[in-house]
Amino acid sequence: MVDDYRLRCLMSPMDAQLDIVFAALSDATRRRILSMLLEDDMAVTDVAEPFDISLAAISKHLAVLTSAGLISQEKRGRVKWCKLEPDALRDASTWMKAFGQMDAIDLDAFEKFLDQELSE
Amino acid sequence: MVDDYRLRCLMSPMDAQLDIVFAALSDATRRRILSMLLEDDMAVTDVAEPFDISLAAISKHLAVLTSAGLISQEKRGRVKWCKLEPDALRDASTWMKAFGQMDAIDLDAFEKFLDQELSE
DNA sequence: ATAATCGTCAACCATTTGGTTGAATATTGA
DNA sequence: TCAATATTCAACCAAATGGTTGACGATTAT
Repeated sequence: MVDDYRLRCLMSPMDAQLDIVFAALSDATRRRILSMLLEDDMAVTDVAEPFDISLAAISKHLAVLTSAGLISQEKRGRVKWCKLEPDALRDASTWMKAFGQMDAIDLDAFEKFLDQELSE
Repeated sequence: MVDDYRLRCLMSPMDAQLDIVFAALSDATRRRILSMLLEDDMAVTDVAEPFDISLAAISKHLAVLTSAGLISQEKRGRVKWCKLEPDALRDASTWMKAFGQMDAIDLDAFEKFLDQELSE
C-alpha cells in the first residue's frame, strides 16, 4: 500500500499552478498586500496608499495575485474591492508539507514512480 | 501580551530571504530537483540526466537553489555533490503558517504595528 | 453639465530569468 | 602523457517582470 498522495503533491499536473502561486509570493510588495488584506477587504486605491509606487504598479500586483487565485476582485460602482482568498495557499502549503514529510514514505515506490514519469 | 511573533514572520526584515526562497520554488524544474534530492545526494550530471535541458541550465538552477539555501554543494574530486537543505524551507513555511493563523491574532496590535512600520 | 475620483490600458524602459552554444578548467582513467 | 569526464563560464537570446507616464472609460459628486 503506497502513500502516493504525497507523490501527487510533489509532482506533475498542478505544477503550473504551483509555479504561479510561488511566483506570486516571491515579491515582498505582494506579500505585504496579502497581509493588509487579512485585516479587511480593501479598494485598490487604499491598497496602494502605503506604497511608494504608482497606482498602476499596484494594479499589476493585484492582477498577479488575482491570477494566482490568492485574492479576488469585485467591482461595485467605481470601486474595485480586493478580498483575500487564502485557500489558494493550500496547494503551496500542501507541497511544502508533503516535501517535509517525504522521507517518511516508500522510497522504492517513489523511484518506480519517477521512472514511469520519465518514460512518458 | 501581544503575539508579535507572527507579525515578525509576516513583515519586514527577512523579506529579502523570503523573496529568494519563494522565487526558487516557483519553477517546476527546481521543485523536481528538490524532490530528487530527497532520495539521495546527487552529482550535478546525475541531477541533469532526467531533464531535456542542457547541463549548463541545470547548473544554473542548482546555483539558484544554493543561493536560496535550499541545497548545498560540495566538490569532492571532479564531482560536485548536491545535498538537500530542507531547513531553508522553514522561513517560507513559517510565513505561510503565520499567514494562515493570522486571523487568530490581535488585530489592534497589528494595526498599530502597521502604522509604526509605515511611519519609518 | 462639469469636475473629480477610481482604476486600467498602452507604450515604453531596464533588469532578471531561463535557455542555448562553445570554450575553458579541473580531475580522473588508460 | 593523453583522452575522457565533470562542471562552470561567457556570450548571447527571447521572454517575463516590475516599474514609469499619460491618456482613457466609468462612475460619482457638485
